Amino acid sequence: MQIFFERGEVMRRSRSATAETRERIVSTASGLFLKKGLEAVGMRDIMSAAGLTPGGFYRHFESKEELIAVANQAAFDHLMAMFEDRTKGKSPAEALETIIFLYLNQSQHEGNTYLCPLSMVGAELGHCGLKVREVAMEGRQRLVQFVADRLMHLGKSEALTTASGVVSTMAGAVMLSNMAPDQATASAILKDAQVLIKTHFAPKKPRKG
Amino acid sequence: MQIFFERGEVMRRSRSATAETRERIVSTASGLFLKKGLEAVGMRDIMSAAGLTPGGFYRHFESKEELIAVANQAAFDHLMAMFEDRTKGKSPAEALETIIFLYLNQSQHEGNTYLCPLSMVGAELGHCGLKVREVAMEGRQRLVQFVADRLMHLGKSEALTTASGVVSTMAGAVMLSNMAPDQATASAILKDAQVLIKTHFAPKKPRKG
DNA sequence: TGTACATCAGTGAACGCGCGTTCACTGATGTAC
DNA sequence: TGTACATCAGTGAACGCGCGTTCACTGATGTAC
Repeated sequence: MQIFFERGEVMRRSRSATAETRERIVSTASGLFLKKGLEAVGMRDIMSAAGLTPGGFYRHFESKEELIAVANQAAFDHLMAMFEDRTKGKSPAEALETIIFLYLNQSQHEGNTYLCPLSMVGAELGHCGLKVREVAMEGRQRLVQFVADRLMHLGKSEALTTASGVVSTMAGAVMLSNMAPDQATASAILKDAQVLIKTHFAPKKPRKG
Repeated sequence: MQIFFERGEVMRRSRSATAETRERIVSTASGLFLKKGLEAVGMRDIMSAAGLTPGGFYRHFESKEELIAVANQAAFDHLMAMFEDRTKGKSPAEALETIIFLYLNQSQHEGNTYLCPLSMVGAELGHCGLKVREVAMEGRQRLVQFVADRLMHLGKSEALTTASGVVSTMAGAVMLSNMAPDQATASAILKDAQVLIKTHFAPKKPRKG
């Protein structure tokens, strides 16, 4: 986003600190949104958690809605980078096992920063504007593709379809476990989802005709 | 909730209209909550949609939070009664097929009043108080049991575990499809979930030890 | 290199608004006798 | 059965509050010459 003059020169205006501030707002907001929900977190919460005052926000973003889009994009980037990192060099079967575990247990250890918007803010994303929903769907697609790639290496047919179903199962299970009033119920929901998902990972050839 | 005097007599005070009003508030609120989200719907929205003014609400309920609990309870009752009705006399396999279809397509036809809180208000329930979350978990358990009962009749082992996983898949898929920016994506998510779920319905005996 | 100026990130008070809830009041209902 | 009274469902204005956003301002930075 650069400003051009009539003569065509480019204004070099940004101090590096500006970009750092913007990033701090994004990552702070992302964490708060995922933990408490989009509507439950106010601009003052975000800005003061980022060590700023409310007015400064609008030097970086047009609106809360724009921030929601950017913060969720960042959350997906953060999550996927972690998945890539944690499965580097692993076999497809090991990689699948790993990310299923990491995804399902994302909200089981307090302070975890690798949370998925699909399960943490769930239905709230559906009430946002087009841009936010596009970001959510891109994030979902990246998850699906990640799983599908590894399923294909296991020789599974219909990898994309299965991966899509598995992502629905994971997102649903984490969302449901978050509303459990006790830890035992939460664990049971996650365990049952894990068992069901693993059924689809046993390496076998596609059925005949 | 009856009022006792010092002498122990019971005041019989309720006109039948009072109960009707309460029910109207509950069903109106339930519909609005499911369509627009818990936080997005205000007391004035609910009361005016029920043909009342805001103040009257507190003759029936202690708080918005209490209404959320009661309205979601009502939504589960409504949904489960419809499932029972639509599967009456059907074989276990047919019954499963029917409720999978009804659940997955709940938000595909406008104006449908059979919506599940688990997928429609998802993560928001997790940020509510204990009572609301207990209601959500009871609702989930009823769904799980409904599916498990029919799975058992198909001779499936681990019916409860499978049913729990299937409910996670269904709730996740509907939630995700609700945030799709276009109908094609929404349909694909639901279809993929349906395919994955049906894998678990093929009648077969438990694997040997 | 030094000086004058323009930019703009960040401040913090204020805006208008809608939220959940309260409250004094109304008037129809049910009870007491 | 008729009259006097108590109850309480429902009204609608008002309360205090926090929301997202705006705005005049400050002061450090970068640019022009």
